[in-house]
Amino acid sequence: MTGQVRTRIAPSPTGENLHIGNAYTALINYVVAKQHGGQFIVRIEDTDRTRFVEGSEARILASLAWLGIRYDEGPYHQSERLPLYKQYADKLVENGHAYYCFCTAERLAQMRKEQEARHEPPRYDGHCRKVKSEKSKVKSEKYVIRLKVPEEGTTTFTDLIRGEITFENKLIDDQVLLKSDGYPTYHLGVVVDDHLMEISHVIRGEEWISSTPKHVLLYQFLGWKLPVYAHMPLLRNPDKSKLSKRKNPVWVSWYREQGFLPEALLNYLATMAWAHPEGKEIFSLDEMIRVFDLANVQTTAPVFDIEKLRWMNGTYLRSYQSSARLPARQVVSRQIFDFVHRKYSKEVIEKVLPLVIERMKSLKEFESLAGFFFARPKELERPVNQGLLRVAKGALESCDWSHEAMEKAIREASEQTGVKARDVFMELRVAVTGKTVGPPILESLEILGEEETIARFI
RNA sequence: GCCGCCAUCGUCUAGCGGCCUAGGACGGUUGAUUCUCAAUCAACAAACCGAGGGUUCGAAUCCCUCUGGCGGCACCA
Repeated sequence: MTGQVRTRIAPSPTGENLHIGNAYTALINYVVAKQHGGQFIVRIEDTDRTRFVEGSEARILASLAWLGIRYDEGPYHQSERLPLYKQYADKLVENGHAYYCFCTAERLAQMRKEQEARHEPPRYDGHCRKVKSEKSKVKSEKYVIRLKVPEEGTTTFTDLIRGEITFENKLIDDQVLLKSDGYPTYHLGVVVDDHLMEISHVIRGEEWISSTPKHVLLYQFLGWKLPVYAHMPLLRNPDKSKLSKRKNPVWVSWYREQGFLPEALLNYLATMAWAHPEGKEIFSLDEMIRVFDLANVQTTAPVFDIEKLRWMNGTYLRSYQSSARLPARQVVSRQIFDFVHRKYSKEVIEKVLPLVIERMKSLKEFESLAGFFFARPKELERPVNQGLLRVAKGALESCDWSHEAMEKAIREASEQTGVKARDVFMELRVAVTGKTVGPPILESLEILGEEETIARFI
């Protein structure tokens, strides 16, 4: 490969947070840059003032940071680079590859209505392309600059994961490049910035395929070298439509709030449209950087399956725990501690963790599973059978407060009373935790302590 | 409507002309384990490779047509 590999993501600050689809392309861009020792750049495409959302950028960057995707440059802002786009738009007009357009919004709307009535594809009719626009008009009237797409021929580009893609020029619209408010459209913005920022690989969503010929034309007209294009398949809803917030949680912040680990999210995203060459399901970012190959990305758009993500998240949680290294437990404890906003003691969390971690698929589930350690249940899931509970009470009265001793005592007492030990365990569980499901009850009692346990027997 | 992309178990995928009576993972089912639930371990069900034509001694793998799905067609990105 010649030259430096430089990739980028170009989110626009128009949403609540980082979209999971953006996180996906960010991951791929990041991995491609890193595996070639290149740079990964963040560029904020804030050229649509009407859709601008306050605070969006900060939240996007925060989510990126949470994921652990660090950028080498940026964030750049297109809104701070306006003169640049104007300069190149003017140059295109001079070269005869673009033209001023003074059409009003009303005329354009009318035009589209008529086209629709005639069952024609909606596109600019070339009104201002035909008339020679006087320079003076540019000073006094509002105008946009449009790309003058050749009437003949075709435009072809090579997509790294899809091969050659060709479009007929006569079907390409005379795209607006510079809006009347002086801001560039996406099309001018990306091309100018990708060139100026020396982006070598443009890796983005499939949704951009049909506008790529416009970009290719722009590169040609400006005399610039084309980047490598790779259009990733779109993540989809279970109904196969493009992933949307109406049908699926799409904000990265949501996954964080639900207790997903960034490593697990990234790992799961990595398996979308790509598979580890050895068939591994669980692998780290570093490993992905080592073995990933853009050319092996699938072209089929995958459905985002949150159930598999949950499984993966649980696997990550447990892998921390089962790893022999002592700090592992502390890592998860710390995450839970932070996740519950530090309202529970870290020491207790650490003690309780081994009992609940293999029952957790997310950090969030810690509370429903282990909440009873920190507060008495407000109500019981069902009434306690006092007769059975009495067996437990009796057994526990003069008993070492270790789960082994308690188990022995309860089993003996049950046998003497002629009841099933398992039923006694269950009543004990309900009485103390309020629930019929939870971590091993005796080990829980050991941590909870004799005093607190007895107090819950009332 | 026009243009483009895509098509292997419910889902994520392996497969890149013979190793495929199509493999793995999630999910599902059954069993083992067990104080509940998990975890773990076993096993099972699940795609005739969208359909139809070719090419070839041989196709999930190459070609064509159709069908279906998705995406795009803004002074939004």
